[in-house]
Amino acid sequence: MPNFNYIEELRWRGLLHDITPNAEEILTKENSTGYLGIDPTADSLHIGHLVGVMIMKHFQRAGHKPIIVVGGATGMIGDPSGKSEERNLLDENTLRHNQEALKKQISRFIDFSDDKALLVNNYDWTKDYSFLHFIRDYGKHLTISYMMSKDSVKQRLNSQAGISFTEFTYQLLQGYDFCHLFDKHKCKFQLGGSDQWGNITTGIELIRRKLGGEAYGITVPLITKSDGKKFGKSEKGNIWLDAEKTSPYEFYQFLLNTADEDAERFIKIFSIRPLDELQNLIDEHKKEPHKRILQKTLAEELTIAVHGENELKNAIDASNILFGNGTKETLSKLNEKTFMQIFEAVPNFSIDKKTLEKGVNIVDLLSEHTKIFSSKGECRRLMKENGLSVNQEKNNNPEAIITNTDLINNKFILIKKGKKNYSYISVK
RNA sequence: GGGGAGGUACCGAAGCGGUCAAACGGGGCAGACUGUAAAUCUGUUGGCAAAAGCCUUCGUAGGUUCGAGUCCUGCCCUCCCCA
Repeated sequence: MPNFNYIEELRWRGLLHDITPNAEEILTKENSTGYLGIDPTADSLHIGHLVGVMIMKHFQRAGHKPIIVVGGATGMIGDPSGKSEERNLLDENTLRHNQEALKKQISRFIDFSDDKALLVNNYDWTKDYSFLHFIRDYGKHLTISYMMSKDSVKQRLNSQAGISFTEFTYQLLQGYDFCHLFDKHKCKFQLGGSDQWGNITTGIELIRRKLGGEAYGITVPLITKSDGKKFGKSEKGNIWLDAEKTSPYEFYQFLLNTADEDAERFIKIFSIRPLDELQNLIDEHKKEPHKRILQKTLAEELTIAVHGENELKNAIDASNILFGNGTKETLSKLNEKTFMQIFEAVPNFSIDKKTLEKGVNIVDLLSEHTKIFSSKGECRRLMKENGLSVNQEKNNNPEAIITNTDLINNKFILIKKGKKNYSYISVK
């Protein structure tokens, strides 16, 4: 018997967009198996992927068995859903490399031990399947008009870009995945983003017609921010789980900066805390929004989940120094190692020690010796606007001379552009 | 193939042959206010220069002119209508 009503949980968390008939009943009566597909287009998940990962984690918590399907085969084809153009195809080596990296990240959320969950790659059951056999065994069961009635296909047919045969076939390939998993693993459920609805129902239809079985689908809504933009991107691009691509500090900051209007929705999505505990936090947050309880909880919980306790601690330390009342004093108390840890992710430049000993004009230092500013004008402008800090102290004098006496620990100079753009210069 | 419209800065969009580094809106950046928020207000938004000024920019290559984003010609590209 399942541990709790999975669908009820999804509803409360705002994670249910659409569901096929009878799915809820089945999930409350029996321990089932369900799958979620992930495209291996990069060697890291980004934070947006976590929505899918979380629903599978809850699936597992409820007592069901999750299967994560890395779309090695489907990734080579390209899903037309929600895309306006044909996509670039990936080669096999890249796909394999990406699969390994993804598994590592997902393992932090889903327990793969003792067969409690599976991670498979659809390339493995697709690569040796001949085209002839495929169209005979699977293509037979669906009509062209059925396939064309899918939104993803319709939109592309009406668009300038058109659609290739390859992409048109995509839904059949994904449907075949579902059949395969249904057959081999008794996998009756497919979960995915709302854009996957068409592909999921194709799979269900194939299972019904070819295997005479009954399968179900569940989709989650697209997560948007209150400003209408897609969740998961900063100005700099995607927020990745890979610490090399997005430092734990940036990751933490991204979540901490969640808008008030979004915080409640997001914490329900990403926190695994029990519902009543979350409700308490939400109530407290509403009483005292300036404390940003939800943002902090969200950022802490996810940073630990993705990067671990240590990295969280570093991220918080760094945040306190950068945004708390960090002064030149607190800065100079840091030893070199701590400094490096905190500013690991920050753009940095080096300068020759002798140059600094002679003294360098601040504008020259920031736009010629280093590329902190792309032009002198830009640097001067910011200084005029009182937006430049050197070692946490405002500096608005373009004539200022920087020398080695300005070095923290004899080694660093910390530069802040505006409120939160840090860089540092180190001597060599 | 025929006819029409158009390509201007990050985007959208103005731009009588001189006073155009180019209106206006959005976005970006910064300051104030705050909670490292939202909203709001203010400033700023090609390069060099403290400034006067100089340099590079209006699809592209030429031309007319004392002077061209603005006029002429070739070329490239985009969109629309007809066949």
